[in-house]
Amino acid sequence: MLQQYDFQEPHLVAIDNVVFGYEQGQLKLLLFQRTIEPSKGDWSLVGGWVNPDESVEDAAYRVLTSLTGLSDLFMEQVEVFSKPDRDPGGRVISVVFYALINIQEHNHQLVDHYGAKWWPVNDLPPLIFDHGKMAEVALEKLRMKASRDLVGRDLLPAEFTLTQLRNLYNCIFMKEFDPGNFRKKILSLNALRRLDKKDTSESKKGAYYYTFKNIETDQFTERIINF
Amino acid sequence: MLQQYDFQEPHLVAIDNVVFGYEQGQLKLLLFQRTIEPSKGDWSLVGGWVNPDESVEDAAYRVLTSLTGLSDLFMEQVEVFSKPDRDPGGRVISVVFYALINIQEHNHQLVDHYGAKWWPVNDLPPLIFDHGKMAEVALEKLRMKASRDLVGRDLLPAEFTLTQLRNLYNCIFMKEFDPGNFRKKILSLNALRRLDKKDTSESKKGAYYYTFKNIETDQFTERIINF
DNA sequence: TCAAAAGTGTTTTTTATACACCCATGC
DNA sequence: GCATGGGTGTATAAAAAACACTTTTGA
Repeated sequence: MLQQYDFQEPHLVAIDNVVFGYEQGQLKLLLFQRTIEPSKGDWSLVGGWVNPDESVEDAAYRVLTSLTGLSDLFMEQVEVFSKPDRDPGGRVISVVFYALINIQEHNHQLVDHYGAKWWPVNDLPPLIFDHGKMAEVALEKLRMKASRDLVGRDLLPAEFTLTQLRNLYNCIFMKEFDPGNFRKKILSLNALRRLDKKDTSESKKGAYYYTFKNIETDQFTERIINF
Repeated sequence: MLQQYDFQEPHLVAIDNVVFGYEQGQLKLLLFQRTIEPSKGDWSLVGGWVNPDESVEDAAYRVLTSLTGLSDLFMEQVEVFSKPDRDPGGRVISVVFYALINIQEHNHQLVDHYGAKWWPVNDLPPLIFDHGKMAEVALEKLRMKASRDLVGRDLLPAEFTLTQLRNLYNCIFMKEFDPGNFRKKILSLNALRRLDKKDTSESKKGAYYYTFKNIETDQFTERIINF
């Protein structure tokens, strides 16, 4: 079926990144404000073009590392958005990715320089084109991921408390997990190491800090969260 | 970020369909044999180009309906494959879909005319390019789907037995489900209607035929199969 | 009559959920 | 001393898994 390469109409192909971060107990998205019409003032995801010599993964990674100054980002493909009229500026096929990044560790100057801003996922501004839908589908995908693997390594500081991790999961699934049951479930996965330090900023008693074990134990075959 | 549309290098964009069918108790894939070098004799998925005025979904649907003579196909996006060197014939970005079709109902003459053939998923011939990986990922996606919704409406005949449905699930998950437990689980979903007819071809006693209820009860919020 | 699939029921195990209760400590 | 989040334990409910057993009938 795939013949006559030369006579085919080529397409503009872009990537859009749904960039998740976690800050002040909130799950957030990194957005850019549009400075030109149409949709001036509306916000957009972190996008870019796909070059001829790179895969869409490469493109998504390139765009995001150059923006945040981070390497070793966790990214995953979400879906292709390709309605012919989705972008008023022309026919552009966009491959959407989501990324999990540590807000504390990324390059704030760089992000500020581009006029980007972090927005709480449950209080997003109007987004251009189909970017709202993209963010929605990406969050669904993140839920899938978090229900099978323990996410947090890329979102939380290296040392975190179980309450912080639970709050992250609360945000992702938009529900309150029972503190005792969550603790039992997570610790039973044997993927965290308890440190001999305590965080006393959130409670009088203080909560133990944990880290992810170095081994790739965040890949589980069984489900960890039902939803 | 998405500026200067005019100066961007466009890409050839194709779709590839991983077409699942179910026949003689086996989960099968519809494949084409390549008649030209390179990789002559190897088999490929059902692919096609994306036209300027259509979405990738439209393209995938168009290619598959024109091949099988069927409409109302169930299709779902799998993933984009875009390594620059994935296709020796040139730089082609391919969006993969999987489809579930009823082998009995499709147009055999049409499929035969194109030299297509159904292959058991666990005994596939060598596939061209990255099509083997595509099939693999598509099966994973189908498992995801089948673990949340009751698949079978598009794969089985309109009237089927619970043993047939169980065997389909056995094929998809490549494990043996317990007959009693599977029956209980499926019937508890309340998505099937038992007919007053029996299929006596597979057993002496005969098994009741079932149909899917007309209402869209094959969308469940909870999980039906754990894996 | 007996092998084999269909169908039902029961037991056991596992997992999830709800929630009681003690701990530590800054205020 | 008490309110607050941290942490542990327990009782209950629900779900999954294992499996016993009965039915039916063609060969």
